Amino acid sequence: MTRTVFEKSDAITLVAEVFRELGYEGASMSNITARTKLSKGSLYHFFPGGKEEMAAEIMANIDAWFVDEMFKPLEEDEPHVAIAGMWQTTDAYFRSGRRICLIGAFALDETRDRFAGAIRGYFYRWIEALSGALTRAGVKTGEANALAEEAVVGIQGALILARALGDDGIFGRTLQKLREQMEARLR
Amino acid sequence: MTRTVFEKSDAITLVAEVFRELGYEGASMSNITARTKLSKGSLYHFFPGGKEEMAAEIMANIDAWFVDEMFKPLEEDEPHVAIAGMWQTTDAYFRSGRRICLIGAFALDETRDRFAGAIRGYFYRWIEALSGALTRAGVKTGEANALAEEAVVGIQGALILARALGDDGIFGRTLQKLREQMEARLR
DNA sequence: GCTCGTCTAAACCGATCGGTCTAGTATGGC
DNA sequence: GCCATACTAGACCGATCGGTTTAGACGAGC
Repeated sequence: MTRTVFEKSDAITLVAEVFRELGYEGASMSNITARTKLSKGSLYHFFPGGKEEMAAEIMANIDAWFVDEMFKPLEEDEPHVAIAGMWQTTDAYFRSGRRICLIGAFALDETRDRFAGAIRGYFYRWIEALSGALTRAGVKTGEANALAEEAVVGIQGALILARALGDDGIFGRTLQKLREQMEARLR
Repeated sequence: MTRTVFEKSDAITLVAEVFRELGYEGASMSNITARTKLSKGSLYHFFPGGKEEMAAEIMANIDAWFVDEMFKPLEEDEPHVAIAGMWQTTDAYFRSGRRICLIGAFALDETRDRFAGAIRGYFYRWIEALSGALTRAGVKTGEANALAEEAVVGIQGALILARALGDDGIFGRTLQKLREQMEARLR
């Protein structure tokens, strides 16, 4: 019997991709084992709590990535630099719209109730961090909140339409437009 | 044995609400029978093709509603009136953000591949109809396309964030802002 | 008031679900 | 070299899945 050895971090990213493609309910254990090549034994070794624990760890993993790569820079770095970085990071992470936002997808179906706290926290912190950076860049609080909200709304909407239309261009166009609108308030 | 009699149109709207809450995979037949009070016998009488036929008919039903209530007015009526009507219809249909867009939700998971044509057509026609109305209202073609795209993107994004944050205000705020941005180009 | 077609109720079906368990294989510490 | 630990493979489990079937309730047409 030969065996392939995985690390838990590999397992998380592999399983995450399956959830991303099939959704929480659509990702059955047999789907997951087939696509990741991880056996049930491995999966339940890494995630004794089953699917729910997988999803929870995946969300925590995504959240941690965003905290490191986007939220902390927005909160700590020079705001103009951090905001410019956010647009790039966003485009790269979502692969110019070819990759969806798992947290956003979870928000839509009944998975939301299961992970309400994590979902809410992710979007809340994104908006807060961006709004804070805008404020530090000299935008008034109310306007900063509105701009930040508008940006995150636009990103999520563009991800839906990119998938729905099969249109590679719409995500980039939306990002570009949101960025211009935001920068117009920074001058 | 007593029995309750349903019409197919009732069945469609009842089942639609279950799909809206649970998603395509999350809506199991037992869920559907429990929530709609329709027995399996009734469901398979109305939809011999099972879940897939239910979803297809529901989408066709939603599409037809939007065509009548929004797309045709946008295509045929006086553009300023039709566009103003669109904002109201949108807010009413999505219950100020408390109701999600089923077509948008289907676009995110693997259900998309099953219904790609219907999903694509729905969003395509929405953007086209709105863009056409803007053009007739005097906006240049390129700008009209961009504005229409931006509006539909914003609506979808706001629906995600309204659910994710459990925030009743964000949908209305987004609609208001999109409307103001659009009207600024109409003067 | 009988009949026929429409519709409902629920038992039933094999397949698949999420999850458990056992029998291992590999590996690092001693 | 041996052992404890970490990990994997896949058979196996009861529950639930989507779907079928059978039996009967009901109203419309005559």
